Amino acid sequence: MILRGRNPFDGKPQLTLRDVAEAAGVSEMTVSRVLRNRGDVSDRTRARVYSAARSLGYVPNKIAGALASNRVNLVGVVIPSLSNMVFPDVLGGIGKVLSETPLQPVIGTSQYDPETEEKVIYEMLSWRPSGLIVAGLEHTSAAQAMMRSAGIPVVEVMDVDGDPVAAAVGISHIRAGRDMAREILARGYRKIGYLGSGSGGDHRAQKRLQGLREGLSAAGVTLTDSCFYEGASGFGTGRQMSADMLSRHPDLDFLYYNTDMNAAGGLLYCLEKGMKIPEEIGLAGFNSFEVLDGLPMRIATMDSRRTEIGQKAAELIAANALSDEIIALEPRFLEGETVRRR
Amino acid sequence: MILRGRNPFDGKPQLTLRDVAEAAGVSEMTVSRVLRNRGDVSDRTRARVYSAARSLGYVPNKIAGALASNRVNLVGVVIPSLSNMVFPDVLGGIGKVLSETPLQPVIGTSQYDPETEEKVIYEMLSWRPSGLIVAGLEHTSAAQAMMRSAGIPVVEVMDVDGDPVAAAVGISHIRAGRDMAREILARGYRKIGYLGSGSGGDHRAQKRLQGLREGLSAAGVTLTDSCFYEGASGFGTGRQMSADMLSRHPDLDFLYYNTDMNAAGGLLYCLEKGMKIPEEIGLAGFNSFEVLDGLPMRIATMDSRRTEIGQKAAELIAANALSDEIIALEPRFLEGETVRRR
DNA sequence: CTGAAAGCGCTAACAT
DNA sequence: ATGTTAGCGCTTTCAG
Repeated sequence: MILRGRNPFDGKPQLTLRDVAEAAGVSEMTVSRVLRNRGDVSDRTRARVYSAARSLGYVPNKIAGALASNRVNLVGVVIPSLSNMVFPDVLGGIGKVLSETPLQPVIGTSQYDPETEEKVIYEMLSWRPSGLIVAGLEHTSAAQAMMRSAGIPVVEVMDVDGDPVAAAVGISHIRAGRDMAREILARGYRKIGYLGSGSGGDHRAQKRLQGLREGLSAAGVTLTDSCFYEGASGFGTGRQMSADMLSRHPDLDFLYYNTDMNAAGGLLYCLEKGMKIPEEIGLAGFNSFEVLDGLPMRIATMDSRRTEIGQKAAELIAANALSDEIIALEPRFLEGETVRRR
Repeated sequence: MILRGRNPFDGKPQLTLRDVAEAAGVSEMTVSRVLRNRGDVSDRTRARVYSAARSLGYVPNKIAGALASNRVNLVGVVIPSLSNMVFPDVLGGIGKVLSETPLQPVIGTSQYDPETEEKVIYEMLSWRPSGLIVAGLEHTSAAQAMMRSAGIPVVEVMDVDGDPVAAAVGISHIRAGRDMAREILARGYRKIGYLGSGSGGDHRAQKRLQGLREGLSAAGVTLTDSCFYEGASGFGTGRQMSADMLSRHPDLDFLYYNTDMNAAGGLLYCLEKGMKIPEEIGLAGFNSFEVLDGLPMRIATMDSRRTEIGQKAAELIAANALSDEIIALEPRFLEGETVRRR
């Protein structure tokens, strides 16, 4: 007889349907039906099964269930990081929609590294999820191939400037940059500095910068200065960058930041230096973070609509359509108090 | 013949080991060995298998593998929320340690609701993970029973004031409150207000408040006022609470917040009102958030050691010991600039 | 309404 | 170094 080796770490042998079936005096099949609320089972049997399952402390084995049914109620979500508040917000939108379905999100992070992302996507797909949501449009070609041939709904989120593998939900960051240029110019600012992230990994910030440049040059204006940081955004980063840039170019009349977090640091710096905001100098950020309501001034920003992006993406997955729809939400300018009124 | 019903949403039939085996002209078992780097396989065979697998675009089915091997390299992590930056930091610590093992974290959120938490734990356990990390010590008794009988390493994190199901890694929040009381009193403040979260769900903040009260009363001092909010922490919340409390008690000389986020709002408010910090009024928060470096003053706070907590918890899981060790890290007071120097 | 049989895709154990 | 066999725990299908 073959003795199956058990994992040496296994505590007790796993409780199976069979155990519950014996305890309740019915077949495994009946137990399975009761526990999944499938098919007709008499109330009496149902009650017996429930009480047997409960008193044994039975927890079904989803692994086995998934293998047998070829159905896995998981949705893979691959994002760069959890430290950047942008992504938890997207996850919030996804979770809200999925919580009304049998689907469950499973999160993986790529640390802004394409190779890591490829691995994470591979791991996710090897669990045969019901759908996949991936942040951004830039991936290794192997990752794109996997996404394309996964045979499940795939949605790329955050960005629509590029070539999605399948469906995409996001905003155009190029357009966000252009719109910001228009708002800045319309308010009479002309000497503009950009403060953003240096890592080529932040494609979306790069696109906003590109849009900004395009928008300015359409009006014959050139970006006066730009400055890039490595590492995390934050008040300290924003403060430092602002100080550096203003010492290089004391004549700047506008600072555009890649994110509100940095903009907040810049705002505090400028206020401390006694600069007149928004007359002397204007400031704007990106994302619209609620935690920051309560700064001395409301920062002009653009709503990146992350919660809605998460929701729409989850809806596409829940609809189980292998669509290649591209849903472009409009970035929304929020005037705040750090720019002159038009 | 039996035609197995496939999920109507299935695209193509799944690619199996058998397909790769045929393409490479070897047995399924050999393919399995190559793909898992197990056992001895000749270089020639290995190469053939790899190229077959790659050219077909084969992605192994972990569901089947897990069922057959009774091994699932997942670690369930259950936290209240991702919006509170505390938890992403813990996840960072967990991820860092697990990335050096074959284990992968899977995140679930409870939304600060014990019933939801119970469900999430149940779902997690039904995937038969290799370990479980749960935030906090307060759970439904059903959840505790599941954790106890899961037969896998279970670690409760963040808090050590209570009765863990098995292992625990965290700080004593009661002690954090007491230590803060001592620091406040040692600096000569006597009229102290507490500003915190009202939701009974935030057990750890409650414990800090309790510790604060104990620490004060040991010195014969009573908390002058306390105030609680519902909803999210943030600058606006901190500002509002501070304004309310100071209008009720203009004679307060210290404000202790449940989190640095709120403390930051309070700091900005007090500065705007022209109050002298730290002479006239002192401020302290909790957690030590790096993003906030760059505020006009560094807020006095206490390091909640979340990254280390995540790391230690992950180490316990990785060691695969069914231990009931309680690891209490020390909360560390960080003086900042919003309290008088001793 | 209930049960019996087959098998999901993979890996452990036992050959060779 | 490679192949063969049995079976993981569940669900699907078909038969009462």
